[in-house]
Amino acid sequence: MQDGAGAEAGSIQTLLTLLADGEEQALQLGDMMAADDPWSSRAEHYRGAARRLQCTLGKAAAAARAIEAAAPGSSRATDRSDSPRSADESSGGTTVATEVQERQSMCKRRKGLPRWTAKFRVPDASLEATPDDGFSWRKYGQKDILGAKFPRGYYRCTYRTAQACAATKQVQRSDTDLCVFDVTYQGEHACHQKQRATVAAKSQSPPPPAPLEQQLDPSMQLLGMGFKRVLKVETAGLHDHDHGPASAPAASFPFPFPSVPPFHQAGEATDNPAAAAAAAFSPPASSYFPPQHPVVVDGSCYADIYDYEAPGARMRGAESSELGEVVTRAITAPAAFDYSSLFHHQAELDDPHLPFPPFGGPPHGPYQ
DNA sequence: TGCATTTGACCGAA
DNA sequence: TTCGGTCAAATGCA
Repeated sequence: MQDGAGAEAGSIQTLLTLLADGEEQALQLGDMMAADDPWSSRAEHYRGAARRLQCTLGKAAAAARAIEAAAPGSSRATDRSDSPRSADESSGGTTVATEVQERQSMCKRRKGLPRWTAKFRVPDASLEATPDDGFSWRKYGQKDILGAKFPRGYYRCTYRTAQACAATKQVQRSDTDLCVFDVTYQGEHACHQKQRATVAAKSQSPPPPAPLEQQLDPSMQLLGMGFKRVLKVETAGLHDHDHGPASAPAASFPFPFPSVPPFHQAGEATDNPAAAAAAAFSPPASSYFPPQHPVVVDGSCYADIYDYEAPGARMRGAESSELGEVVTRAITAPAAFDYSSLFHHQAELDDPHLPFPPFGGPPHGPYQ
């Protein structure tokens, strides 16, 4: 408490170290994935994503240095208090909410369970829908969150008791952009339910029984389903993650990937085609930045960003977990972090009823 | 009747 | 002490 300034300086130094590590790891990530990937287009994509990630981390490091330089002794050390803030505050008017979100992302985490965050947008801010990610969820709670305009919904897998499935998710609408939802997934699905291809509107008829292809990766399933129309994919810079909501309303917005944990051993060789497919479509265990993917929202796909926080055993070290935390903050604090530069895509589908993201998306998405 | 949602209470980490 | 996360009884709906 009393050596707040020193602690702050220490935390900045730690942050700088972590960001530097992150830059290096981003490079390694790009190289690793490119090396592992037989498809040159995907390799190039990963390299590009890694480069953007590296760039963003570099910016974050620069920002941290600026904060450190601007507040040498500093009152920011007590920024949990009422002391005036500076530096990143200039980037937007949502600092209070941002800090709350940062705290929220820190609190009450179940240690040892993989946790990752999806941020996605819907085309219509008036939309009152719950995300349909292809799994069955049961809402078990709702909580007003301090500093948040909207309550947070708590969901667990429908088969929690029947099949001891520990998967849970939290859904919260963004304060600053009503079109944006933050979904935090925690735990792997241990149940046997197959991730179904989701439909844009829940009122539509349910998907057909799982065909053989659903024994493979969900994204492979999706590729095998009624995919009749040509896709148009817009990439970085064409549609900002935080801007330009589309207009098509939707009763629900599916994003079938996040519920499949990102911890397939992507680097492990396997003779099992299904496992191979899953591995190929999953980020490596060392990646906390799975490639962003499009999200189908009633026919349109919207950029999405994920953060993954894996158990220590799956990570490269303690600092990796901390780095994941940094990126979590980057994602949950858009006002203070240019997360849109991490990954960026948008795709649009000609078929407004197309029930799936065109590329499967992470953790399994070859989106090229 | 069974399942899902709502909501107030409780627990526990920070 | 605060507040996010979970529990479980009450309620709603098909």
